[in-house]
Parts: sequence; structure tokens; C-alpha cells
Amino acid sequence: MTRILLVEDEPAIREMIRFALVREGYDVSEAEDVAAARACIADQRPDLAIVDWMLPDVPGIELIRALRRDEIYREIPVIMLTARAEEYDKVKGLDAGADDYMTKPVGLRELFSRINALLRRTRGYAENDVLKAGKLSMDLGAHNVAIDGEVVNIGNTEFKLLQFFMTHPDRVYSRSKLLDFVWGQSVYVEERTVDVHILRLRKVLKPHGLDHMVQTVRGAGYRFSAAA
Amino acid sequence: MTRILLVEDEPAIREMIRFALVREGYDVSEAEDVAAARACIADQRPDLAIVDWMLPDVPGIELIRALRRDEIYREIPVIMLTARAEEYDKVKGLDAGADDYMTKPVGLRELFSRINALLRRTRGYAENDVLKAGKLSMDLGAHNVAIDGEVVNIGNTEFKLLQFFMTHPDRVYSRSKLLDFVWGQSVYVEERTVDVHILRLRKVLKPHGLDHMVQTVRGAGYRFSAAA
DNA sequence: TTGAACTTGTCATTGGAATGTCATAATTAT
DNA sequence: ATAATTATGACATTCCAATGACAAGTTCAA
Repeated sequence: MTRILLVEDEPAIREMIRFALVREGYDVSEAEDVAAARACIADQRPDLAIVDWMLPDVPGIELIRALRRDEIYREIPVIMLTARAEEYDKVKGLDAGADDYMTKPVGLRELFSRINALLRRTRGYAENDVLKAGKLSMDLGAHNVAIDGEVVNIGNTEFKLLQFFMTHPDRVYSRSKLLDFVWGQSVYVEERTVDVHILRLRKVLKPHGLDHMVQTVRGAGYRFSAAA
Repeated sequence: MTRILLVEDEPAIREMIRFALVREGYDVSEAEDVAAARACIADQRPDLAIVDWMLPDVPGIELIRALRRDEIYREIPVIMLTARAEEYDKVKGLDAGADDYMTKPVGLRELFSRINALLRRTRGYAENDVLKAGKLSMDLGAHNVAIDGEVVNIGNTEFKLLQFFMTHPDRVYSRSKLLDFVWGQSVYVEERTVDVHILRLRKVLKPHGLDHMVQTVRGAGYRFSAAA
């Protein structure tokens, strides 16, 4: 869930934006001044902040400067809102550390687009593809397998086999299907070879008591199941 | 040196922006259409691109879409320029993957601020010109590598390789990906050459007991990890 | 300009690990 | 019990990364 902090003192505008953001599926926190915003940031660490320029206690730009000086919150992207459209203000806002700048009245579609653009850049390649099944997890990006957080050594064929199983659990696959899916169709390998790699995969899982996940179905093939 | 690619077909505007950017200390490449821009990107890998909406061959927005689809150039931040100020266009541009949007006539100070804001976010913040991983630290500004505070001697290729690894840790990269990212696409080098530079990088790290950071993943490529 | 020191890409060789096959033991079904 | 099927250890082969050597290219100072 993506959390957005909205710092705006005018209740009408705040409510309008909040309503739109919630409808888009964001988790919205509100603050009407810098003091409340600080508390909220420390409390919830939002993924993005929308900050009005004019606030009752301290100018919004000060909040941004403070954020940028703080090691923990430095990376939170900030969109600054303002009534003025002067270039001078834009420059000041961006130089203070705002990542983007919008002039009121706020166009909601533009706001969403800017939010998406910012989150896209911030998250960047954070989206890790990790497969999990109980204590077992496969990190496809790092190309390793961990059980209980401990990385285990595994051959390449066993890796591909396990990956196939984890993406197709609770279903029996014949040796020939497994050869097709894991080895590829243009490779000629004996069917019995599958048995050997199943064995090797089980040997990796066994010390951690997970060998039951790879099940033999006599006369049919093998099945992977996370269930105990 | 920060390289900026400027894609704009009107010579007057292009020249004006180019002049201002050069005066600010940027290294500027120019292109007047998308075809030239593509060539330039593959050749030089700019750190940021400024792209006009209207171009003679293909709409600028198509260039942005193509960039965002390309694994290697996905991270290049893009500022889109346009004559129209309609919200609809802004939304379209930002959704296509532009990071920012400016309306002509271009205010130079605002442009610089937006460039700085984008680069700041892309690189990690400017004072973050030093990459760290355990005892290992890279000072990108000074262009040196230190272990335990002691500066070590390292070749340029190894430097770039290590920089890539430190900014993309805990993930396996195949030799061909590493060639693309570190050597660039427009050079032809044998895949096995990567092995040799990995070896040379390890030789630098080994005396300090850090060679475990560069890990071989048989059949897949190499991985950098700060974890012990 | 010359030459030493350093970088960089390529290659051949080596050693070790992963893979496929087979023979035999173990298990299961009829 | 017997036939069918799977598990397992051993082995040869294949594959892949590590490594040292070398040639060509660069840099820098004398």
C-alpha cells in the first residue's frame, strides 16, 4: 500500500485531493500544518508527500528543506503546491529539494500523472521478483534460493526445476512435460534423468525438512506442494 | 561530467538552450529528430534528456516510450518540452514516462532547477557522491576507490564495473548485460573479457579480504553483494 | 620523440563443478 | 511373489569459469 502525506491548510482543497487519492487506491494521511506533518512523517513514513507552499505555522518550503537534511526521510519525494505561478517561486521550491511543483488549481489527472512519474522513479528497480512457499524462497533477480533466510547451494538445473515447480504448484507433471518445460523442447534427454534431478533437489531441501514439498506420484510424475 | 541530450528541431531554441547548458558546465549533445537522438543515446548514454514534443520524424513522446521499454536506458530522466499547456498533454507526457514537463517559452532558471531536481533524485543526492558497501567506498567525484580508508589502485574499466555493481547489488547480471551496461552497446567485446575484468577487480579486493563481494553464479553471470 | 609503465582485450590451458546416463537397490501395486 | 516403477550411488563427459600470458594501445615523463 502506497502512503501519501497531504499537507494543506485549506480544508476544502485538502478534502478534494484526499477524496481523489483515496479513490485511486492510495492510503492518505493529512496534516494542516508543518508541526502535524512532522509528527505524521516520523510516525508513518509516507512514500510521497504533497506540500502546500503556504501553511499557518511555517512555510512549506521549510518542511522540505528539513526533510532533505534528514538522513532517514531524505528520499521521500515531494510535490509542492502553490497558488503563485511565478518562475521565481518554482525555482525556489525545486532548489529547496522539491521533486516537482504544481500550481493551484490542481488538475487531478495531472496530479496523478506526476505522482506516478515520481513513484516510478523512486521505486525504480525495487520490484524484486521473489517466489515464496513456506520457509522456502527464491530470489530470481539474485538467482539464489534461501530456506529460513539461509542461502543454500543449488545447481542450475535444480534451480530451474524448482522455479517451475514454485510457479506451478499443486499439480502433477509427467517426466516428459518437465523435460519440455524445464529443459526445453529441443533437447534430447532421457526421461529417467528427471528422477536424478528430483533427487538432487530433495537433497537440498532435506536438511531443512522441506523434502516433502517434492512429491512422487507413482505412474504419473511429480508434484510440488507447499502444504505440510 | 554530466551529459545532457537535447532533442529539438527548431535551431533557434536549440541553440539558446544549448548555450545556456554549456555555460552551466554541462556536456551537451544535440539531435534534431528521433532517429538522431536514438543514435546519440546508444553512443553516448546521456545522463538526462530534454525532448521536444513535436519533432519532424516521430513524436517525441514515442522516443520516451521506447526509452522506458529499454532495460538499459530506462533510467535516463527525461524532461519534455511543449508549446501546449493543456493538462491533457501533460498527463499524456508524464504517463508515457517523462519525469517532468515544461511549457515553452522555456524559463532557463526553471529549467536548471528542474534538471538539478531530477539529477539529484536519479543519482541519489549530490552529497551522496560516495558509494559505500562495508569497508569499501567509492568516491565518484574524486574517481577513486578506498578500502578501510586506504585508497587502492584500480583500472578504469574495473572502476566502472564496480560502480555498476555497487549501484545494482544483490542481483545477477549475465556477461552480455554487463557488457551492455558497463562497456556500452556500441562496442563489440568478447563475453569472456568480462571474466578477466572480474578477476582484476577481485585482485584489487582480495588483499583486504573483500573478494567475496564479487560472486560467480555459474551458468548465469556475476553478482555483487555487500553481505558477508 | 622515445621508452617505460600501465591498461585493455583476446586467447589457450587448466581445474573443478554440473549434468546425463546407467546399473542396482528399494519400494509399490497387483 | 512378481512385475512395474522409482530412488540412489557411481561414473564419464561436458561445460564453464579461473587464470596466466601476450599483443596492441595509452599515458606520461624524460
